[in-house]
Amino acid sequence: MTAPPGDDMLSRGLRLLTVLADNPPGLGVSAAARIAGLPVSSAHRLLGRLAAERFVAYDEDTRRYALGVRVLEFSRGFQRSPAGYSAAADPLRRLAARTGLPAIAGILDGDEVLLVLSVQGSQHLQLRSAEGTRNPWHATSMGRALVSTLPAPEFEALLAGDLPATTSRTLTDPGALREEVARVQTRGWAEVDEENEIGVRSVAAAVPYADGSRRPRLAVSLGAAVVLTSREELHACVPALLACAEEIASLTA
Amino acid sequence: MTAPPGDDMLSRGLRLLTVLADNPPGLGVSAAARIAGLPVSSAHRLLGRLAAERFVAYDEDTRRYALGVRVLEFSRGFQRSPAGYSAAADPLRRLAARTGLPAIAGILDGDEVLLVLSVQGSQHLQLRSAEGTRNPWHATSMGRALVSTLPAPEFEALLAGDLPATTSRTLTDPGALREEVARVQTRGWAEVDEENEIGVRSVAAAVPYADGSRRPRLAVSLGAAVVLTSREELHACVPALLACAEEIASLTA
DNA sequence: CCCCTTTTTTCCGTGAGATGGAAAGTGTTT
DNA sequence: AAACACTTTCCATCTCACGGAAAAAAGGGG
Repeated sequence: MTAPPGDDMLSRGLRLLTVLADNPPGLGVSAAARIAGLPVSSAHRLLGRLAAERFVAYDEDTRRYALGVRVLEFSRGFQRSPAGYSAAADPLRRLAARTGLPAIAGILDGDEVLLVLSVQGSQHLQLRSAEGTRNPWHATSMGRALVSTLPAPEFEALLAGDLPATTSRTLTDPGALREEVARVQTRGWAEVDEENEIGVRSVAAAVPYADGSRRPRLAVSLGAAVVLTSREELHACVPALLACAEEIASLTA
Repeated sequence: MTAPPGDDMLSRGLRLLTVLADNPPGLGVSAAARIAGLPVSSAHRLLGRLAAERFVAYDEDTRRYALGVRVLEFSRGFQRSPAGYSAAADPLRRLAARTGLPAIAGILDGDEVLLVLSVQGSQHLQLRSAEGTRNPWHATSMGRALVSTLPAPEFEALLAGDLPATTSRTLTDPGALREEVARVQTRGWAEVDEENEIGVRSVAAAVPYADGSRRPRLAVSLGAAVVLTSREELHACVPALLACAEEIASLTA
């Protein structure tokens, strides 16, 4: 009777995987079904198949499901996919070593910035920035650096979209954002000060690709804890940041 | 007519994803179908759905498929799944900083060692060791450290299995391996010298968990290029390695 | 200890939709 | 131009996914 309209077995299975990915530890069948919006019996069947192929791990004692080891195969494959974000890994590592700050790289995915590479700095401060993390474009320095390279209509579309405030300092006014991005465009790098996360400031630059490159545009960023690094100190790292972006561009040419 | 026996839409879709993960850059429909062992029209349909949900990326111009950004969600979720391999990240980072060598952590998955965490050393040498990589247990130090903690029957089953030689120096004789693992058991750490990859030697130790812990057992390892680090120098790092393993055990207790 | 609730697991009749061969469309090579 | 390889669309067949329901199992009080 009730049908799956544009919602087949494959989508449902993948939906369950994302549910398991987003909800910390181990979920039971019914909990997973509830969150994924599926009938319990369907979720049970799907989870069983996923477990048989070890994309999910099933704990027989607790009867809970979690992501399985095989999902790692995917992320490994992803790193070397579009001409390799891996090419950016070495320059990024050098940048982190030179500045002592955590360095990350990300791409624009819809209206979010997706973190695709991350290397921790030498300071004991560890920012929680795992690969796969998403943040709204307008609250991050990478996001602003990336949108500053976008054609006007696409940029305006983003401005017209949802602009949630993640902290009390987040810029959410379209006009102010437009101005800020214009500044980024002329200056060549972007900055954010506790607008995405209290206690964290960062600078970022987009990697300049040769014209016509249809490769998803990458941005590199340096982060710092406000208590350890002043704006001036962070700004002093900008030349190194830009050099890193240039280096990546030359490698992936 | 021809039916999918135990091979449903979900398995096929995931198979395509792994095919895309394992075969470097961009695959066309027919290439992917060939490798995955699917009819072209089925592969076409499945890839289309995967692309619609952005688990695969489709390049309209080249008509090639690659893994999409959403697969990163999975690996991110995996890191914090079984009580968190992420807890091991900090000790591992310290180990790498202290020794200047790349430090990695892995688990035993079937007869392979799966690399789940990796931090690069400070030397400019970069071992190619990405998370998600698999290696045969008997050719790696982590593998030997891990099997040394296994109950005898499970260990014997592994010994009876396939023992491929990945280099000319790989130990493949079951008797010799049994002896070697016995040595690992008494000594508390394992060693491998160009048996998995020419030019690389490594030491490893299993993380000692409290008895009864059903958590997949983790091993930590230090790798080095033979041209840069002698066996003696690497052995000198073993105390730090063992301390790191202890630290992880205490954190995840 | 038993009853009650919640969750997990099994079962099965129905029909939506997955399937794959074939043909059309597209671009590249000989 | 023709031959080839690949991508994309189409469609008639019949499989296998679907989910409600019931059974089984696991907790949770009192």
